[in-house]
Amino acid sequence: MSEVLTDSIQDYLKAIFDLTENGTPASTNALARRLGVEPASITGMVQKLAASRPALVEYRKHHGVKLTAAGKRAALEVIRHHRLLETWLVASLGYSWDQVHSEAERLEHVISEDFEERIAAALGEPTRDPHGEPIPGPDLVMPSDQSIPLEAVQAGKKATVRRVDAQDREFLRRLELLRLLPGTRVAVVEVSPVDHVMKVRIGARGTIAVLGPAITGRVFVETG
Amino acid sequence: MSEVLTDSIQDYLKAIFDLTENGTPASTNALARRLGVEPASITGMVQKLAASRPALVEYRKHHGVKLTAAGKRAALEVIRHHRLLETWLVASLGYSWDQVHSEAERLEHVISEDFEERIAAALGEPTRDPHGEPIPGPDLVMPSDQSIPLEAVQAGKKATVRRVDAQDREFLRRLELLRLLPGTRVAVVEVSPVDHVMKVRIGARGTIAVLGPAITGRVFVETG
DNA sequence: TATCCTATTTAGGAAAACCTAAATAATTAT
DNA sequence: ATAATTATTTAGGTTTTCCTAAATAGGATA
Repeated sequence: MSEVLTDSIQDYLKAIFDLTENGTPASTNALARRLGVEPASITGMVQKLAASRPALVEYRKHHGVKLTAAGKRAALEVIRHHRLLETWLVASLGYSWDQVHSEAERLEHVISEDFEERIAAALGEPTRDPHGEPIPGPDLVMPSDQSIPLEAVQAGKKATVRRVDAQDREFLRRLELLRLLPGTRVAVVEVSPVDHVMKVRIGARGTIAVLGPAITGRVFVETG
Repeated sequence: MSEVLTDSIQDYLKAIFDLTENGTPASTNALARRLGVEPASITGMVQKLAASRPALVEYRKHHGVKLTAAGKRAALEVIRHHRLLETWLVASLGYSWDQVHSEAERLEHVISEDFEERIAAALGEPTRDPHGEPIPGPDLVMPSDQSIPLEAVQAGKKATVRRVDAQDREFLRRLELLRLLPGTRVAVVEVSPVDHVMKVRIGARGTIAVLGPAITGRVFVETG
């Protein structure tokens, strides 16, 4: 029962959670890129996490890593902190959605369970953060999300933006200018078969924008 | 220009600030007690802080340590964070005054200047925290505080509670029960010359309480 | 002043989380 | 299938902040 989840360990678990959502194990390199450290550091940490009791990850040399049940629980706890904090920074302190990520990134490791409960209650137990990402409940169950990348929507179909990739501020500011926000209705007017650039109507009868894969791959929608 | 103020360094600076408020340098032992580490660890850290450029402390072997101007500035910045956070946890999240210390203790190291400004503005640039401690302004100037320990007040005199020592929760809960809170009027009815126990009227025409030095030494008042 | 006790410092180490360089394994191309 | 390339691991360091045990300095006492 080591039970010491350092900030760094929490970051690793969160990153592994994200990279394994598609079901496949996360590679050393992908983790290194995500966490901004050298691959050698990943190997070391991952070996430690696999050796800890209870083990937080399952690891096979050269074959990547995935979370155990205990690791997943710990990851969801951090993700809950992060997304609640983002929601609350926007709702209570007037942050814009492109400013909250880095602040939440630091706060998530230090807030108490008491703090978590207080902001969750103050916000009315929200299930989505400002980027539309689902927030795990107090029971750590992740709300279901059926959204697919906008790029996977066929020409002629309509959809609603559900969530967007929140990693970088520049990207979020562009979405804001485009009015491509969670909740917005979109209609795919045309898809270029060559470079997969999309012509999309944004809003009920809003403007038409031409969007490349850098955007359509990171905006997730529900069709219908 | 090292300019890396780790959490630990910030804690040291804050502790040194507190222990040198009376003008005398802080001893290795006093710091060790305050920070909950061994005296040997203090020596090591203090040597490092004195050697850093710019030096954060002034240090003479066996004669204690005090802050340089740069060290004081850094300490005040952390104290501002801490006290703003305490004020804001009470005002916005419904914490009681005995719950805020440990939460603020962790948050103070990770909030951004932006966060600091936002809560200060939301609170209307407060100058006192929930324990009555002065909050350094945005310019890092500490509001003046003329308060003296209640134990120094003569029999027959009246005073107003200005601030209380906020270190331990048990103590704060007792003060709450006694209604001995910042802003409360008190009148010293009688002082036992032997053990210095005081008979004090708490509130305009409130109850009389008998208080030992464990309390009267940690409650600060302004007479008149 | 010589001794004793306490405060402080020195010396040597440990744990965490990173790094670089070199070695090895896996995958891809020829 | 072999060679070339890429991914991953191992080995050996570094930094930060703490520790314990042993040495020394300062101040108090007799």
